[in-house]
Amino acid sequence: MMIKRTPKRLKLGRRMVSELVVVRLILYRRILRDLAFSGARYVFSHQLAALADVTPEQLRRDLMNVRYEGSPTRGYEVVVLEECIGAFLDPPTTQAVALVGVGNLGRALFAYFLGRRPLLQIVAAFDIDPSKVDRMINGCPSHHISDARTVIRDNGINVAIVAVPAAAAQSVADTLVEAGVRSLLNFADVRLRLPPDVYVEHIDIGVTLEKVAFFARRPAATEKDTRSS
Amino acid sequence: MMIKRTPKRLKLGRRMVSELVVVRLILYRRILRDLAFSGARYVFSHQLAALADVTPEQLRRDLMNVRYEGSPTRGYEVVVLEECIGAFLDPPTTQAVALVGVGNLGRALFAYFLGRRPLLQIVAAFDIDPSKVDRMINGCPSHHISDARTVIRDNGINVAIVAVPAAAAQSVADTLVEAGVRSLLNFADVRLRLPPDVYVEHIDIGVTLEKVAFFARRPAATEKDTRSS
DNA sequence: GCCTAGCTGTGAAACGCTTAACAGCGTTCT
DNA sequence: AGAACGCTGTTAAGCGTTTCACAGCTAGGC
Repeated sequence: MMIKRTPKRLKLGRRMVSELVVVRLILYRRILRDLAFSGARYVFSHQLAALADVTPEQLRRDLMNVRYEGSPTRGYEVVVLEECIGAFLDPPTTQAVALVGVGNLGRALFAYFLGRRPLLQIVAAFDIDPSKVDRMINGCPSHHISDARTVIRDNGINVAIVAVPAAAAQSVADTLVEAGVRSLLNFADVRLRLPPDVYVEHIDIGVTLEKVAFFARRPAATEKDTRSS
Repeated sequence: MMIKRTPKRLKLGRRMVSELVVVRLILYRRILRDLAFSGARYVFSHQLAALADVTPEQLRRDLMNVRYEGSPTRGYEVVVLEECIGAFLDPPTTQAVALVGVGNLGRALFAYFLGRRPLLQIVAAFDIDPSKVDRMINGCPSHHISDARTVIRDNGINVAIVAVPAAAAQSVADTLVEAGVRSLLNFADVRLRLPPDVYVEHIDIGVTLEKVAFFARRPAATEKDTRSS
């Protein structure tokens, strides 16, 4: 059984955009929002790049995907650039998100999305624990997992977050995909096997912490940081 | 002000190992543990690769970093391979971890580490909320953040998890690094600015969810999956 | 009004990672 | 026993991303 991996790339509009570019554009936009909030009107590529922790060249290259050109003398107009990135990234309409698993992590995610990201809203929560369902959690109704298919179909939800124990993750994911979810974010430490047209992003906290611990033991930084002028 | 980025690579023993390889090795080991638990004695590269969602070639290439060779006819011996990866990844002794921020996310992380990962243990928690400190949380003492420096130094902690609001993250991180933390995992949606010899891993849930939502809208999978004998 | 300075946008080189291709070898079947 | 098969370890090619380098431009100084 051979499986060719997805090229992790997407043709949007008329360009091919790498996944890495999308992530960085999202990050740039968030930083631009903060800048706008703190009153900045213009920003240079090296300033924005420093805040995003990338090189100025990479920032400029990423911005080539967006229809906006900065001024050589003033830099980029903060608000305009933010809007242009938004025009590139944002959906035409608000996107509904489902959350499966109302444990500690699920509640943390709710808290996370309070207020911000109006275009991305958690509109339904699911759990298998009877004591957690048929209630409102942060203004969002929680259902039993067995109602997932109906609720997801009726609300046109196509993005889901999986925050359930590893043992349950695969079957939950299967249910979600069957109900119409096209893209999901998985916190369970299992690699999900799903149809190739479904986009899956894994946040594997266990692996990540092991990685961090591993790199805490590195001999020394083979680093060459120049602090000048 | 120019800043050269870290090469994200590490010389361990006598080899250069990419960050990506480390992550995959960690993942392989976890899968091997599960396999061993379910009674498997041998595994072929294409089986393990399928479980890890990588190509068999990449798996074999990754294993070149580990001192173990499989048999052409039986494949890899599950337990032995697991141990060899462990010998490569694991610290000589248990590594102590600090957790800052005992909110929903912090508690979720505690639950996450209950029982497993004996070599990686959260031995101290910190918060700024007086109602959360000077108690035991899952068998781990929680202190006020102002005691962080002392506790971290006394326990020889060099890995930390930051799970505090974005506004507080930078100052918390500065304190941790000053106390001797060499590597940290940050959940706050701010890019931390730290000395170059400190390893920082960002888990930016907001950005990640936006990315997932973005890729939910892709036109179609330009996928070529072959299902054959 | 011209010249300098500094930033942007972008083609081209460089780098690192992944994928392909193949030699070696142990097992099994004839 | 000899041959054939299938998997491993490894070298070489391919590909994508990052970095370098520079042309173009706009404001400001002389």
